[in-house]
Amino acid sequence: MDCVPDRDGAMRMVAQAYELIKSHQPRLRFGDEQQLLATANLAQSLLNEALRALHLALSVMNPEISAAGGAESSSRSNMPHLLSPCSAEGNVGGISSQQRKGKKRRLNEEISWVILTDAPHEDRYVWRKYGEKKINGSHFTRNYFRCSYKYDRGCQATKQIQQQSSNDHPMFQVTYINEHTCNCTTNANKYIQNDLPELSYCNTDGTTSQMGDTVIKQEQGLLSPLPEVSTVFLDSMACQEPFRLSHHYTLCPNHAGCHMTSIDDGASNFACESIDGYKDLGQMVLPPEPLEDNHFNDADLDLLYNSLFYN
DNA sequence: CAAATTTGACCTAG
DNA sequence: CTAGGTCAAATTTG
Repeated sequence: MDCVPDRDGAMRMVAQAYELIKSHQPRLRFGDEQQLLATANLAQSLLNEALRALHLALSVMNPEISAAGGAESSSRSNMPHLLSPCSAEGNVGGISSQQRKGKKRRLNEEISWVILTDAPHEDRYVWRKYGEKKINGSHFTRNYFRCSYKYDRGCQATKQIQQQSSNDHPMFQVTYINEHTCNCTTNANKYIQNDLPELSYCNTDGTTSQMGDTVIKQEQGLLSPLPEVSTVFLDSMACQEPFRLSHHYTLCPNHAGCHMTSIDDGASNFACESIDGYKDLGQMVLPPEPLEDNHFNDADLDLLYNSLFYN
């Protein structure tokens, strides 16, 4: 099933990538080692956004690019997509039925997205483990987490972590289901690379833990697959509303430009092939609020932007 | 002792 | 019937 982008969607995507890069470019600084890593991550994220936006724009301008799929885009739909931070209707399905014990697995319509990461515990929310399951076809168990504020604040966000490999650098598939409605994010989402030393987790008791903690008792973290800058690859069946998260997406922050060959399939068929030579750079860097100044020499981007919007 | 985790049972879509 | 998502009692941890 091909995902043919519409013009409005492409325009908005380009605009969003444009604004994103424009606003965060000043943060691309190369100071100490920590700053360098953070900057590399941010740069990678921004580059991904730009590439995806441009690809989409090109697809609209020349539908053959999209239709053919092309060698470089593989046989699968790797049409990129932005996750929206504003899909508030995360709670699909009533809570009443969910109160029942052993509620059946989520519905297809539920909001979910998947990331492949080597740091599955690192996002900006506080999680409580509620289950573990041996999954058919996988050597590893799947762990189930819910938001720690599920009962306090009725937050329906959950996530599943499944290890994908057992080598020296194990990767984990993390599936996020439903968006947080608890407003329980830590300071981390305000984090910029300059603040690295101050990164901390926000524990349930209000205390904080430094980033260096090796043993993570809870699923606490600082770096999220933030929709605004995440490397998100759209599932081929989910191309409807460009800036809306309403189906299964694939988010792959640690593999710039990788192709997902399967989505949310219970991990057994999940694959990610890097096409750009990037190695895992660890976690993504969340951009803070936009800065006012802009150091971009962005004539080319302006040109593209204007041509898309004002022609 | 409260909070978090573990784990077997329960539930239900396919 | 099976697989997988969730519950909740038991256990562990801090």
